Amino acid sequence: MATIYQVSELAGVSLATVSRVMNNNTKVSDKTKQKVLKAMAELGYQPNSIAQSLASNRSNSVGVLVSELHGPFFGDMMSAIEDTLRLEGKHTIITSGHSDEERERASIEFLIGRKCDALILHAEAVTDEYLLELEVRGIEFVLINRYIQQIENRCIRLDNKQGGYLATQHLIKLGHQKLAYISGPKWKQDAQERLQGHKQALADAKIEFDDALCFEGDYQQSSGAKGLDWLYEHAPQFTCVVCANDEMASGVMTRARQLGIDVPSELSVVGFDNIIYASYLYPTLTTIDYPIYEMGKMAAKYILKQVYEKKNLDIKSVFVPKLEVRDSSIECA
Amino acid sequence: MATIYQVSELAGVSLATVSRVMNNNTKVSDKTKQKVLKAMAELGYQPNSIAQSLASNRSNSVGVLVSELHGPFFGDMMSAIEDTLRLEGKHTIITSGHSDEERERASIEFLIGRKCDALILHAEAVTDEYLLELEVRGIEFVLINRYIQQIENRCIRLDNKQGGYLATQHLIKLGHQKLAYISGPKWKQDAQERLQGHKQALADAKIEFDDALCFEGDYQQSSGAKGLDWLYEHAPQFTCVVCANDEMASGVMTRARQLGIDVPSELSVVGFDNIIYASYLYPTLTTIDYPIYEMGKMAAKYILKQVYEKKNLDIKSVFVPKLEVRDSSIECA
DNA sequence: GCTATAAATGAAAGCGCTTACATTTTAAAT
DNA sequence: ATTTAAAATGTAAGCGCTTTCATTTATAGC
Repeated sequence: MATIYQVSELAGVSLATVSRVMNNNTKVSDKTKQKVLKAMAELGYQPNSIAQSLASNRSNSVGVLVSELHGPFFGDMMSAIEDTLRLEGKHTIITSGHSDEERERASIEFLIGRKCDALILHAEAVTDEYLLELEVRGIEFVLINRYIQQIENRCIRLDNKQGGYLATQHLIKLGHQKLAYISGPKWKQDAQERLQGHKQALADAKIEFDDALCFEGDYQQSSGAKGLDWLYEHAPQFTCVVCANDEMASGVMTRARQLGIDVPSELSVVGFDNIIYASYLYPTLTTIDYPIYEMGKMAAKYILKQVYEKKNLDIKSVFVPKLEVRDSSIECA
Repeated sequence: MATIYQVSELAGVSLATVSRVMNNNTKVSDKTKQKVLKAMAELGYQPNSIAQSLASNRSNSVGVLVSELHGPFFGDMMSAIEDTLRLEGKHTIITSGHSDEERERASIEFLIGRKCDALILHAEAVTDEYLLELEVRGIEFVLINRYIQQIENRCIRLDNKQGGYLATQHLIKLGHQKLAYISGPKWKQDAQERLQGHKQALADAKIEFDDALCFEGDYQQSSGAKGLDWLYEHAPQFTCVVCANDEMASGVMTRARQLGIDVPSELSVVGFDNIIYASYLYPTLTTIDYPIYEMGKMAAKYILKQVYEKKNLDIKSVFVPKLEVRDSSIECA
């Protein structure tokens, strides 16, 4: 592998000059620039990015933390980030935290150790204090789907409460009066917010919230099934169920079928996230659209603007969810 | 951020000694080792991995190329690789190639430029020659789901032909005589092999292969629907369809429902891959299990063994697909 | 043509580590 | 105690770049 030294030799200039044409930040006369370019081409020169990083204290890579590497939600998020960053020649290092405090922290520290210029974090388990500490340490980062007031400009988020509201309101408008709810893990911020939205919608419609109609799931498919069973045990009269994500909604539909309950004629189901599979299910799932691709892109743009000094990028931090009506929800019989 | 120099000063030893205890490859007396460890702890020292890489010519990171960052198949593959590598303190840099020759090549070169110690590639579009050239260049790599005879030990793969065979044989055993097939893009090796297996199973059962019963899709959900339409146009009498992946099978089922055709009583459907959503569909999808998680893990192990000199790892390169019978396929009426 | 200034280039000091080689310390053997 | 070999530690030269500062070269004004 050719080094900058060989290029400089072949071109008959100094190292510094070669470096200058590579980074073209300083003026270099056209004539020498051509010489250098020619030499580089001739040698098939590729700068050593490790050396560049060490010398410049810039790694040109941004670290990403997701909960899981699989799953449609994080897949879209990663795609969005990588697509956006790649266009600017930045690299993406992805790690997963598995919604576990210890592992999230380890992943973040790893990314910092790798000298990422910035981090994009979908951090669920780590404390606010830790995140605030990161800022104190001078780490550049942006949060996806998490809100911390003190650093709210670093938070790219969806109005989850509004989403929960929309889902529930939709069913109420269809005439449902007994609504069951399957929540995400209550320690997760988004799960709380979605549930709040649900409660708000009930309140606005003068329907009383009933604990027996609310099950706490874990956002996994299987807990949709578990939740439905639990609900039928505790409160058999509901006519619909709103789920805090699509996976659980899918679990509900599957379980309902096993129980011989028809969706939607006997039970309306609404999800949340609008993952790609929501439209492949039968019946197709009414859900709340989570523009995760757009949000991932925005997070990347935030970094490009703040860290890599790209100007002219408009940053928007709060995204609005939209109701996506499909076949799984109909008027109350 | 503390550097090795400050540690050495605090501990009252030389740089070299500090480096030695970090890498503990050379003997260091217990006493000094303790001193150094203490100093490191006191300073909260974290080695600068960039500097380490530059000096040792080892980045401790392995590059991964997938077709897409999203999608259940690649998600599982990435998870497997990251899980395995992380345990050994190695890092994973993930890029996507979008099944496009140019982009795959760019991604691979990027990873090489990033000084990855090794590459794990799910390369579909790039030529055999290019891959062989990589070996000549001295790049360490392993291929997933691709077979090139000259470097077969570097190929972690599924017996796709056997998979195609099993799927088709399953339907034949159920009494089906008119079998439609929806293939993946024929330029992809796995698509070819799966189709070969299908043909072989037909031949073994003395059923003639019919071009009018074979549609070339693109592995996307939508081409399942397109394929079914095309098939009904060209050869209306078939009783089942085997699809080269689950996404297309899902598309087929959805379209069948729209057309008022019942699955499985009027049309049996079989997929391939056993992605997680296969069991969420209605009816649940009979498919061929692709042990991608195991294969991803194996690819990572291969690298650990070859590049990072971990011994005692058994490498297996060909995996055997298994038939997973569910509700979408039944006896021919 | 000569000076003053700006533009282009070069020299060299790092960036924070690893590692070959040299030196010192320790332990073993006599 | 003395010699000798082995073990532990230190010295210093890189790894391939970037960047500051000094130097040289070109440009303009008179």
